[in-house]
Amino acid sequence: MSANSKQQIIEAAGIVFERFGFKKTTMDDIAYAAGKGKSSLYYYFKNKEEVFEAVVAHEAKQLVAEINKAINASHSAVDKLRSYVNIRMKRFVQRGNLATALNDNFLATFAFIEKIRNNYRDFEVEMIAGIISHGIDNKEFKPIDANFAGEAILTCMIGFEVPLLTKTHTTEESVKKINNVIDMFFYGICT
Amino acid sequence: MSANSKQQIIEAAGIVFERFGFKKTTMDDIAYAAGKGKSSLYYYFKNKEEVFEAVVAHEAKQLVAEINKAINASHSAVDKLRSYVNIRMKRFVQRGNLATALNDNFLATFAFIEKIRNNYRDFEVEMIAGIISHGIDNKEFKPIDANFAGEAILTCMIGFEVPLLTKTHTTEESVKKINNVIDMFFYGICT
DNA sequence: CTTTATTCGACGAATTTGTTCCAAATGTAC
DNA sequence: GTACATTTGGAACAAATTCGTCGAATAAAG
Repeated sequence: MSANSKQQIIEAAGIVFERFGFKKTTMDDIAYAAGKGKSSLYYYFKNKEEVFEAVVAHEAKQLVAEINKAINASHSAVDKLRSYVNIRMKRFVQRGNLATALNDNFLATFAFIEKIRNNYRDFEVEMIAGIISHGIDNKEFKPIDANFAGEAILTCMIGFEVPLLTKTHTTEESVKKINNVIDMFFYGICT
Repeated sequence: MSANSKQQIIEAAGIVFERFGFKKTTMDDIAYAAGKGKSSLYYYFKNKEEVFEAVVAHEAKQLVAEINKAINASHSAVDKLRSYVNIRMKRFVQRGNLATALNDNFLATFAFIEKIRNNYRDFEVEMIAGIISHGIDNKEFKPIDANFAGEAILTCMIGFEVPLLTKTHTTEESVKKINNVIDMFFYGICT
């Protein structure tokens, strides 16, 4: 099981999925993009859904790495949280399969997408809650329930995704609006 | 036969074709985008290919209108030719179904695409040749064979499409390079 | 050479898709 | 209202596409 070939397939699949979406992408498309025969894919993956999950996991990993880097670069919890929101929303507007999987109504019926969606949501709440906890230890934030606040902020971000997708706003406008909401959170949270 | 409904279908189909390409677009996709039942499409069009032809014809018409407007706004043949090339290439990089139909290898095998391609090529040669003829009458250009020169310039533009699609250049860079080539034509043509 | 890892062509079964047919709905003129 | 033409979409079906499997071919490793 060459990790090389597997990664090659995942990256090729990522490009094709991003272009055509899950349903319209065929295993042949992926195989052709990866420069392999179709049946070779089944040596590495059980089925199409598993390929998609791997692609999403790979993108999520990249996103997490990017976010962690930005978080570690900021010292205050306020800056960490701001970095988190900015990177997350920026990545969201330029789509990618993770964002698509989390939103596309076309995929909404698939059970395996529900799994991804829920897993990732829990993970995000943990990330945000972690930052908030740090801010509480720091005395930057009041001693609120970090998990509850994390859920609130995430829900708020998700609420912003819909107008982002309808494209009535530009990316910059949206980022500005989101930061305004974040500021409101801060003024309510900061000591 | 409501021209309204037909136009509505053509515009909806244009969006879907542009996103997914000819093959991956289903009649259901088009019908859904147009807010109609699938079989209603067959009241207005014989089959999927005819819908696509109508979309391309519609886009070509728009492109021609845009080009004519720009050509009429310029007085010298030099400016007319420059406008023509600029608009054509700008439209090409932002794609659309006409550009896709003229280039997508995936469609290359279809006979009906060959028809569109050839028809439109002849039309473009005529357009360019017309401008050159005007320039010859104007004494802006030497008394060369307008049709032959038109073919040469078109072929030159088509040669530029490939690097445009590989995206190693930005649009602006490409326009600059193309204008350089046009200048070379002028210096060889102008009296 | 033997064994293990990897690739691919060919195939069957299940699904999707293009297209047709016909009845229902809608509009239009009397 | 009736009579008529226009427009729509549900159901059905054949053809094409697609997923996933199997076994054989090829390459790599020991």
